[in-house]
Amino acid sequence: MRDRDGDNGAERAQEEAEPGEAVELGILAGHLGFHLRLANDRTFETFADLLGADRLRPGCFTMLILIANNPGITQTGISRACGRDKSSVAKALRYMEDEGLIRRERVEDDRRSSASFVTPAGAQRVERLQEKARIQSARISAALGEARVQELLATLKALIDRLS
Amino acid sequence: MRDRDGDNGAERAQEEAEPGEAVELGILAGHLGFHLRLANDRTFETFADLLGADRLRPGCFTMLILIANNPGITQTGISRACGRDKSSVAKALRYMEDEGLIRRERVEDDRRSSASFVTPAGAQRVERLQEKARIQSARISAALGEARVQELLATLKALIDRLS
DNA sequence: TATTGTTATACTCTATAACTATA
DNA sequence: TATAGTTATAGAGTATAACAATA
Repeated sequence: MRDRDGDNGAERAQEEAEPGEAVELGILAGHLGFHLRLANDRTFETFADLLGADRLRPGCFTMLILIANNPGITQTGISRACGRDKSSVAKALRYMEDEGLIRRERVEDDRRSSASFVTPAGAQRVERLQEKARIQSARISAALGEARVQELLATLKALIDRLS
Repeated sequence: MRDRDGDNGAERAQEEAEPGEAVELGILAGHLGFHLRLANDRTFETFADLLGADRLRPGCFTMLILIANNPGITQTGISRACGRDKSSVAKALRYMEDEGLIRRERVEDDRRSSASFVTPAGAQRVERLQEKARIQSARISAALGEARVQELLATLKALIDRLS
């Protein structure tokens, strides 16, 4: 069923694939990208629900945590770490600046660069986000078991590193 | 330029995080969502490069394979299987119909529903897509090892099933 | 009343390209 | 010339809501 099955589920489904019936995934069953997207969607949704009012626009969560952990990080540094274009970073940072979560300063040594820092309000938000992230982690561990979660993380990191 | 200096980290970053330095990920290092997104981005990009001229709009790849494997599947069925709203499905199907990859027929038993089928041109495209998907799988297996890929797939499926 | 599919619309995230100011 | 950041713009991808046809 792995290959060239353009018509192997055919006769059965030729009439009609009814709701509730098992759908034949074909090559998708072994296609990593398909499952990565579904898993990504699912974890994103459940985390967004958990965050509730603390929710930030998606890219912002990552960027805010990065700034909290790397005070003075430049926008180019953020761009590299989160895999988004500098223009996307600029837009997200301006939003967080307007929200009072971060502040930016020109770097003295190189006045082209700007350094980002969390404000006290931003630090409080980071605290709450991290607490919610711990809850999310606990849920995932409950679903998969801690060992499997660690294995999953390690495998994803290897994939990110090695896939060119 | 792209190497890391090795030491630095938090105390170093307290002043300023310079480009090229290792970035402190903090809680992101163990945050599954962060790594899922990066892995998803990476596999998507490499697969898109591989597809080249055969590339379809992202949602369409999944939907076309589903239709090939489930001839006559309804739009609601596709919607459920790929986790997208029926309006998104309708838009994607119209696009693929315009491209000559699929055709749609009203279902006789329930004239509200429409059944989708791949055209001969669609079937050819599916063949090429599946061939490229096999190449992508081989690359991923080369990067991680076949056993680890299977383990990863199984874990992602478990996560999708169990995370509420 | 409920469901299937369509359409109009809007929103979010993102990148490209052109720009400035520094280096 | 090259780099950091900004801005305007465009484009994917998606969902919401109102709708028509059908059940």
